[in-house]
Amino acid sequence: MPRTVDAGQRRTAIAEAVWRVIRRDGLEHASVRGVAAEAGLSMGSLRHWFGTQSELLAFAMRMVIDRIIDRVRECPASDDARAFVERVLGELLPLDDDRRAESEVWLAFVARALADPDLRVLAAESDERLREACGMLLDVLARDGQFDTARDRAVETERLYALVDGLLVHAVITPGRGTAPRMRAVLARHLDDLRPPG
Amino acid sequence: MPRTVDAGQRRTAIAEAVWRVIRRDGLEHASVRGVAAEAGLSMGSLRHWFGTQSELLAFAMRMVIDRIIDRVRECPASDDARAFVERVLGELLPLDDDRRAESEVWLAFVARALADPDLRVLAAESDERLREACGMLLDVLARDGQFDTARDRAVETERLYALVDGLLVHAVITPGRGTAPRMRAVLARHLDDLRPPG
DNA sequence: CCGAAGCTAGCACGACTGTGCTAAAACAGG
DNA sequence: CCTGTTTTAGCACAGTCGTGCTAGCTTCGG
Repeated sequence: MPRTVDAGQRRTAIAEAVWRVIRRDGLEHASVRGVAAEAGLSMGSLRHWFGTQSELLAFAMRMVIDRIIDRVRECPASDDARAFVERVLGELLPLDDDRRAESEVWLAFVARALADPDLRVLAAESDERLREACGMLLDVLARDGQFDTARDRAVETERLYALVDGLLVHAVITPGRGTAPRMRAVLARHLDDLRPPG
Repeated sequence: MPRTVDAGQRRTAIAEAVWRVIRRDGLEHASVRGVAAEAGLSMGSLRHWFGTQSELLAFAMRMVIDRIIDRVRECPASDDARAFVERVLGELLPLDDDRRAESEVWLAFVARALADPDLRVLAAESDERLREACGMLLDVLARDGQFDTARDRAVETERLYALVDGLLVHAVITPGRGTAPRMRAVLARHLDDLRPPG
């Protein structure tokens, strides 16, 4: 089957157009027409790549989640466990403009997922994966003696994960308050508290 | 000026209709027609109480924020500082169906506030007030010797506030995971960590 | 009982929505 | 060059949207 363009590449470019529309006008204005215009395509052409709007939005949401998780995965291993953990958690927070953009889009999709069954599945999946990642970070700290193994791992996992997402939401809502150094300081303080006593 | 019905009461009832529509269909489906039907009113009648849709949504958002903060305010003072703090924080989390409903509506509004200047102001205001409340809770603990005053108050305030909102978001997204006892356990563990050493 | 005000109801308009559909353009392999 | 497939383009339909507007209904002051 002859294919003149890379289908995945094209769909990715369209998904990025969705993100731009969401950031500029909000998810409720991410119409087929609007996204097509943003992507520089005609309406009919867009519908060749995405048969329905649901499919388009689901793809755009999955894409932003994958991008976040991929960036976490690509964090280089480090001898310093504490530095590694701080780096990974830093990849999840909106510390720069790119990640702020991702965080805003992510929040928009999560809110829509509350009333959209298709998106809800994606939200639950990413929730699962990120929670697991937080648990594994505690294991990394534990191997380096920086996590008190007397603590309840499940509770501490949820605590760390909730802290990160809470910081993210706050930074997105009030950009003036949640500056990058402040978020790093909160994160550092939390990790300090997890260390064994003494 | 003769008034046959209480205006505030009527507007409140309409706001509650907005919340029900948001929970059932999502904020993007909270149309003037849909809300009017949910409230048992005609379209024109609804427009007598709210001239525009923006005014309607802004009122509904302010209403849910006020309701949350009012409930926190009404927490009875207690001799046991720790119990008092746990109770107040518990009022913010979706520990029962009513508060789950509030939390879902709150999240929907916050996400929309990202691209809606009017709602963004409300979101920033509530953010400010709740952050202050968390700081005051730390003061309550400190007066009872349950908060290590050597800690940075601003950092710990943001940490506590982020933890609460993170728990809220997780509970809303994945109701199965974020059960009430689990959230309470995470909160309790966090407060334990804030105590002075020894 | 009457007038005025508060309140309700509903239509109409223009704009925008998602999707079905057809046809032309760009490109592939033969 | 020709043929078949991929890709683009754009119209049409039915539906929903927010809001302006007018008319009728209810209630109250006098």
